[in-house]
Amino acid sequence: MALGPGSQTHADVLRSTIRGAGLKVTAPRVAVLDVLQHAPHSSAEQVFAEVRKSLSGTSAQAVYGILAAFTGAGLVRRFDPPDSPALFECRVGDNHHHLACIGCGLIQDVDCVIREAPCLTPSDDSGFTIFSAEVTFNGLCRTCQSNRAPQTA
Amino acid sequence: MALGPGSQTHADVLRSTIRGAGLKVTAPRVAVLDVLQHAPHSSAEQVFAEVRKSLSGTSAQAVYGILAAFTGAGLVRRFDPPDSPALFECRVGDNHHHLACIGCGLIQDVDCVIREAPCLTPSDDSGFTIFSAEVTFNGLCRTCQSNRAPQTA
DNA sequence: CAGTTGTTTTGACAGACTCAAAACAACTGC
DNA sequence: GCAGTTGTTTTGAGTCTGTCAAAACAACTG
Repeated sequence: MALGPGSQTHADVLRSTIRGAGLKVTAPRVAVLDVLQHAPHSSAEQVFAEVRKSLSGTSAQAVYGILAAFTGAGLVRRFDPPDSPALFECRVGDNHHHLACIGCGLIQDVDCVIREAPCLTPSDDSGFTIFSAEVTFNGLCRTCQSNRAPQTA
Repeated sequence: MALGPGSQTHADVLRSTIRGAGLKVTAPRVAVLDVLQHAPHSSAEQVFAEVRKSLSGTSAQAVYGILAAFTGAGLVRRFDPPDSPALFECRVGDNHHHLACIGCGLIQDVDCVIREAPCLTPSDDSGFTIFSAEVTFNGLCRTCQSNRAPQTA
């Protein structure tokens, strides 16, 4: 890839994404965003471990702070599956949902059939102003199904 | 209320509910189920505090164990809102969803318009066998809206 | 009423996350 | 470029939620 003077590296894109959200651009922030793009559904600790591979001086608290800042700025989405620490991903604003495997904890994205706002309009909002909806399907993934199927005793 | 020999007290109903789920009936279990019926969306600690009012000898670990047993038996439903410990409720199997207030943490039940399985059928289940769906709407409750509205600066 | 089985207590412990203050780095204007 | 301001990161301690294991105990069976 010949990168001419006008072209942007991947890191440049990350930087402008961060700045575009009104946040200062720092090395750990770029690293966190990069990790999240390559490994969605990561826990804070997983992000931390990945970031340390390139930026060994980064602290765990920095990662928590960055994830909180990104979540607040709408750059990443956080969700709390049962029996798991909070997970983070940067697919945001496209209204997709999650399949969670009860057996192995695998998380998979699913697009909603109704593209816009699925059950985003509850029958009775009780005066709430809804900002976002989190839809999580609990089930068993293909692998866990075959592992458990034999136990039909 | 004249309770004749054939009638059931509330405690009797609780006991047969527990036994019906294949679990042994014990005082702390009855108490936990009772608390959950009167105060849905309770955290483990809230349940523990309530239970101790009537059964002062009960331990926190017992409550955790009971909640886990009830959840496994399908008697109660557990869900994990962001920025909050896990909550428990005994409305189960009626496919209702939750409104969560970002401001004050208030949780409110909502019935789904589509009565059976709302987004319970994702567009692509990726080979998963779906057991249940958790739908959480994040927003601001009426009270928090009026508290924040003035800050239009 | 005794035996078996499962529950609860007790106490230690681990994981996820937060708080506060000092050291530090990014963006502003000069 | 360079200093100043503002916000970020580090460091270190600490909190909260929830887990594990073994012994004491209570509920259901016959």
